[in-house]
Amino acid sequence: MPHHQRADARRNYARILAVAEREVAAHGADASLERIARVAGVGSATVRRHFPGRAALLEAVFHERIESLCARADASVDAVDARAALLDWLDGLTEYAASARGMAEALAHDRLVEPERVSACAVKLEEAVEPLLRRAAESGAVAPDVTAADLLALVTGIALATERHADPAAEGRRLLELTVRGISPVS
Amino acid sequence: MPHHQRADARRNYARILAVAEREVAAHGADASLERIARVAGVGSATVRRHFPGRAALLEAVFHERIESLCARADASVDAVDARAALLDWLDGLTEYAASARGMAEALAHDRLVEPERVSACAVKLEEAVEPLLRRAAESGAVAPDVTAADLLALVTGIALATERHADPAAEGRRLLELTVRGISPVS
DNA sequence: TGCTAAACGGCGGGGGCCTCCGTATCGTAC
DNA sequence: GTACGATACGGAGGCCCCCGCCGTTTAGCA
Repeated sequence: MPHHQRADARRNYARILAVAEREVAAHGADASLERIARVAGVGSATVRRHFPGRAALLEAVFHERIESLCARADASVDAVDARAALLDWLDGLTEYAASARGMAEALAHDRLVEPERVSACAVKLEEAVEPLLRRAAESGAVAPDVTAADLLALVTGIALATERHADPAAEGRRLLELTVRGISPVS
Repeated sequence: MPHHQRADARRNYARILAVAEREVAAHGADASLERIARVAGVGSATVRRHFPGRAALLEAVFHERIESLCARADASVDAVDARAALLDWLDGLTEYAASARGMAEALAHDRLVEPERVSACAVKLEEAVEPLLRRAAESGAVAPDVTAADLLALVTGIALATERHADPAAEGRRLLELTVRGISPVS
């Protein structure tokens, strides 16, 4: 009794994921699952079988990039300049979120509707920044009451607000910089 | 030849708008136009006749509140403390955006896809903050390169990122405060 | 009261999401 | 090589939504 995944299933999974990446890049987070199925040459039920719910699909689509961002965070956790490390990472996240249509929605969605899922992108990212944030806070560069969730929320918000902008990356960078230094930082 | 709006049209307009307010409050910016029509007891074509496109409906729904916010801005343009006036207004906007489901999406939408429309909510709000911002900048409380569009974008982003949060208003306030004082304000 | 233009709303097309279920295919055991 | 069981597939149908068309009703003026 084979309890392994069948070969054709794996093939279809890969095909669907590949198509989904293109499709999400082109049409954002609300790309048509139906269309993805058609382009991939499978029935719509098969898409749903492999990815139960749009969130699951998006999660898979962004998975590699998310991992890469987490790895970057891990790598710079011992940097000499804790503040620079944190800001660099936030910059990277913002840039990626701006370049990858749909990711911001995906993050916002699972941050807010299912914050318990361990595999959720947002949770992973939060856990990844957390050490950077803590070190920055210890060095006094960041106020102690700022949480990782706050940072994720702010970046997500910036990405959402700039998503359909002419040049999302530039605008995102600009707004992030503004957020970092503060609109009106005098106490 | 009567080129005035007919009485029944005006009645229907009002009915639809009233229903739309409830419906948007309950289901957010992507409330079903079809459903609104059904509840209002009119054909779906009538809804679309009065409000061509979802954006138009949302605009109408939020119109009064937007006006009220603009009025508040006008009223405090001569306040002694320019910084406090600006921040107060931003606070008010954030609070309202958090309390009114759908408004953030609406703002983000017409800020980004049709920034030319004069009647668009976002444009009005931008024009309303502009004087407050200028005065705050002159007083040195805000860096001179900050634009009204930046502020709108940030608040919109915060609202979007907190919209489905458990307590959007509290979270929004928190994030706004963080944005005002800066994540890491050291130069 | 009659007439015209304005407004209405039902209807059908197109599309998306979801579920069910009969069928094809894979992998294995013989 | 074949036969069998589990696994995966995909088409069909239901439901909802958005949109545009167009025949019909109705308000408002003469």
